[in-house]
Amino acid sequence: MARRNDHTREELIAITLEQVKLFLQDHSHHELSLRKIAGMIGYVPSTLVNIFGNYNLLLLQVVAQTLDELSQEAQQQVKDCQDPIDALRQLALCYLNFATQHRYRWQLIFEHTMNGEALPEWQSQRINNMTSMLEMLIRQITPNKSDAEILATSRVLWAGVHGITLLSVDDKLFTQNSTDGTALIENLISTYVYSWQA
Amino acid sequence: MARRNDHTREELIAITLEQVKLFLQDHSHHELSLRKIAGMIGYVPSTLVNIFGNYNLLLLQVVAQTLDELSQEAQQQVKDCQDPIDALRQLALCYLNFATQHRYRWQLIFEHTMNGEALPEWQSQRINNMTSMLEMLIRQITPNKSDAEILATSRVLWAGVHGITLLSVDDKLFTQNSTDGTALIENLISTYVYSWQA
DNA sequence: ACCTGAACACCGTTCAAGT
DNA sequence: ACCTGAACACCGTTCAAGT
Repeated sequence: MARRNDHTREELIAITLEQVKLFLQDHSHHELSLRKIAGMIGYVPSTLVNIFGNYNLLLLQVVAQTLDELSQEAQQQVKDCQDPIDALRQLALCYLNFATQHRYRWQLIFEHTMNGEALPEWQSQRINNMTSMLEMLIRQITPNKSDAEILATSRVLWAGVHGITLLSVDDKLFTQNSTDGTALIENLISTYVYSWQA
Repeated sequence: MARRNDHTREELIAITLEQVKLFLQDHSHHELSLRKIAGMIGYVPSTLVNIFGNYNLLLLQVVAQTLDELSQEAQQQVKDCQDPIDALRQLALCYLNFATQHRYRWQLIFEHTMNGEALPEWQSQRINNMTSMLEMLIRQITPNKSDAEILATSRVLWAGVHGITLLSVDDKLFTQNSTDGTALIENLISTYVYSWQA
């Protein structure tokens, strides 16, 4: 077959990511493959390898886009709040809602592994941006705490919210009674806020 | 090749699970395959399919064994404690330690999916046994709380411990500074215990 | 009846051959 | 120089053919 010049390299990247995003609205990434993606956009697998390096890096781009979306929504939520405690609550709920709405894309973030390769710098940066938002809020709420205390607390809260979201999205360890994630997050945040105010 | 009668069906199951367990001491389940397992034990892939049904169910057996081990260690820890608050702390730390020590087997528990097939009854049972331990302890500590409150709290605590363990085992979202999981768990439990005592 | 070799329909990656 | 068809080394599952 002759070379295809229907799309530029940049267009191909956009088309591919858009198509994967669409697919992940209804299907798990476990059902996806490089060959299927290639078929979906009317190209050949080696073209995608040419553009993205390998399948892993293609998926990493999808993860990056997802993190950007989540980050943007989170910043929006926090900006609209006067009270930092409100902001904390909204941030946590935003996380849960995003995961609920984009279930398979959210799962991909955590199930995607680099298979031994190092995580690129631009990805680490993206992650640090998200965690620092949380630290900033906690610092505002409890200005007397040390940096170490704030770091520890922010991680516990994040781990808690993440854990609750995990349960909520694919209630793996709770077969009986479906859990209301929102109530659990309220429980977690309230308990911490209470301990700060005492 | 002629039929092999070197091992009975039961022996084959034991040999297989033992071999996988050994492999997962040093390698992720992503590096594993049905064909590799077959090779490791000197049999052919279709033999394993014959015995376990399919690859998914083989892995589920490994998960089941892992849950049993964890459950046993947890019960041991709780039994040795007089104070239910101590027991709660020990239970959480036991979970973290188990995951740290059996990293890849623990990851398999949560990354293993049934791919649409229903989770067998014997597996759900195993899971309910674990969560009820936690609920029992919380009921002992806060006897005045309603069943619904106890259920909610136990799930938040479990989600928190699970989330912290996740971070600790493959610090996915925290690239800078490695976290001390033990300290984070102390933080979580202490905060909740404090809120109960007030 | 029980077990398995060979075939099947996939997979990601490579690279020589074409334009 | 750029792109890709075909080949490669895998994968889990099936089932006819052997014992």
